[in-house]
Amino acid sequence: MKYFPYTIAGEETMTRVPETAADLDEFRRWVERKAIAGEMVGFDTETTGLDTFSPTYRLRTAQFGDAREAWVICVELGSLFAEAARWALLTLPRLVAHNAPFDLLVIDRHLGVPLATLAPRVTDSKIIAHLFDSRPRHEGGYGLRLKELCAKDVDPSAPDTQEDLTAVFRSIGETKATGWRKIDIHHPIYLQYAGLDAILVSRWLPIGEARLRKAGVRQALVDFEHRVMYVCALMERRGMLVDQEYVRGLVDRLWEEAELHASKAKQYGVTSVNAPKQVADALVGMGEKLTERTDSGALKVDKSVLLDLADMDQQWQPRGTRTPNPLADAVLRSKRAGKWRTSYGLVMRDDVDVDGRLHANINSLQARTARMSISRFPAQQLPSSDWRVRRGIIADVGHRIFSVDYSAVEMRVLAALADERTMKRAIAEGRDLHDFTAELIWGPDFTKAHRKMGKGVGFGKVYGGGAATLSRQTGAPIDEVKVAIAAYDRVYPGIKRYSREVQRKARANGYVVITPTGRRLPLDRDRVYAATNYAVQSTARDVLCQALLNMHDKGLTEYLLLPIHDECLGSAPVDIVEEVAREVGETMRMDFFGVPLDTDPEVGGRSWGSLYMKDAKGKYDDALRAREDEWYANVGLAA
DNA sequence: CTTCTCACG
DNA sequence: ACGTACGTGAGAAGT
Repeated sequence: MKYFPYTIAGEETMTRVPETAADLDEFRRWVERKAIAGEMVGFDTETTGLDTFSPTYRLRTAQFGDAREAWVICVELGSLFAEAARWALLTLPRLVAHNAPFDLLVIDRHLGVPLATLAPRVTDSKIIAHLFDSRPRHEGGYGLRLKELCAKDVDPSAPDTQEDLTAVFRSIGETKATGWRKIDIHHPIYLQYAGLDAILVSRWLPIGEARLRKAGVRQALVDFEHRVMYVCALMERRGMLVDQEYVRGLVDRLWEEAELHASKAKQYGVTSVNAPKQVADALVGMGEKLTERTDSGALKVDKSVLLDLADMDQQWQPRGTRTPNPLADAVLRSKRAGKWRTSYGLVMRDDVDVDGRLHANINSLQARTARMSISRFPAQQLPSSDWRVRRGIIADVGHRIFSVDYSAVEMRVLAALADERTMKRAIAEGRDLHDFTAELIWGPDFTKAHRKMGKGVGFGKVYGGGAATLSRQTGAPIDEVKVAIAAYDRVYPGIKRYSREVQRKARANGYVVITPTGRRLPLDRDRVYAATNYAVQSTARDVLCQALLNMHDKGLTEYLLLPIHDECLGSAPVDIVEEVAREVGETMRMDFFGVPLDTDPEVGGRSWGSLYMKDAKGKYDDALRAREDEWYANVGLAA
């Protein structure tokens, strides 16, 4: 046995690292005592990295700890150790881990303890922290990293184990990227810190939980988040199938496209299209007048500016209002192709498991508003105006893709929260809300421009924007916008009343918005206007999460691939996909404070891209689908 | 590490 | 007194 003493908050702690069978027996006796006492035990793993599903990935150690003592089980050393860790995970009744989905998925895949077995016994301390204060440290919150939480609540001098280990990696000639894989399993600092994390997480949890109770957050919300986390972990474990042949071709084509336009840009002296200063200087040199500036005062040459210079609208359609600037055009196209290649194409090509599946990290409770995020493949941010990137993700063999989204969920949630009678009536009657609004304000002879304005004002309400921003966004004169906002407030008085009220309550609560689910959303003092948006965005997120749990209860999780804010993407066998999509749509649909939240199921072909192959009018392009999607191509052959 | 840019809902 | 567009993840360049 190796021993590593360490003082935390003035108390001696001990990390033990078993080396022999007899040492492991001692560990098992400790586990049995914890099991009998029903005590919460801290849990953590050390692995070769973050790419849990890659072929060369390994679980190195599994750590267990209480406030005084930790055990580091070096799983890597052989089956005797792995079996001890496995047994402990099956035996301990209550565990706490920080960012539990990571460890749960590692254990599921590399130690053979299934998610379904372990997840119900695990508390995620990150969920506890987020439910009290969702802000990262740099936004004025407590922070959500274990180190930050412990520095505040346990021991300010507790080591930053991740950061300190990075220094150790450098000292042995490795980097942050390679160190976790290469460091010797017997390295004393590695073992010491592995144990400390288990001790720290078990020390922090009761403090975090006490604070949460004191703030009045219900246990039901804590349980809700843990179930959501579990369902998302199931989706992450399943992953999405990538069409590897297609993606390889896509990456090559995007590279050629990026290079072609980069070489055009070079003719105007721009050697790097991603260097804004070069682009700005060259454009000025060509006689263009650049007026917009960035926050730091530099000339702005973003997409919007360049599209103007290239004589295109925001949808890249020719406008015919000026002579297109060829450099602006080349920079736009090169940057877009380059970004799509690196951010999406290369990940789909290179980050798949042996079965060709991509497992994006689903962070079920992430944003300040509790919205989810998806990382290490930003699956929520793939281009939607062009099908080519999404075409890379395909349904399983013998499956078709489906997607179900909520119709105008944020406006409906706002109508419900605000109890806006007129708006609720329009929604209940199934009216197109923006038509209805335009008619209310401008009468039955309203124009398309009126509808657009009404829709814009609605967005302004959801986002907390004002007349100036809306005028800038829509291009409408500010006086017209002001008139429209005043009219909107007149016909929907409930919205303005609710906005004032939610801001007043937030101030009274110490700049915290409390949502109907009892969630606390910290508000910046100088941005109180964001309160309405926070309440709406967060409540809409909770609606989707409740739907996920309802779907799980109905056995639909096996068909789900991704949650995307107001939408669920899935894959189901061709013979039942229509039925599954309908069932998902029915399950997601719900009544929210008297407002129907309707859903719109859509079934595509083999690829996600098939749901985006539309013509200029927004109708599905059958010829394109038959050319580019395997399922529609086969349907065409059959016909 | 910060800034700028750009993809989404 | 006034008005404030919301929330993410990611890459490249520059410091």
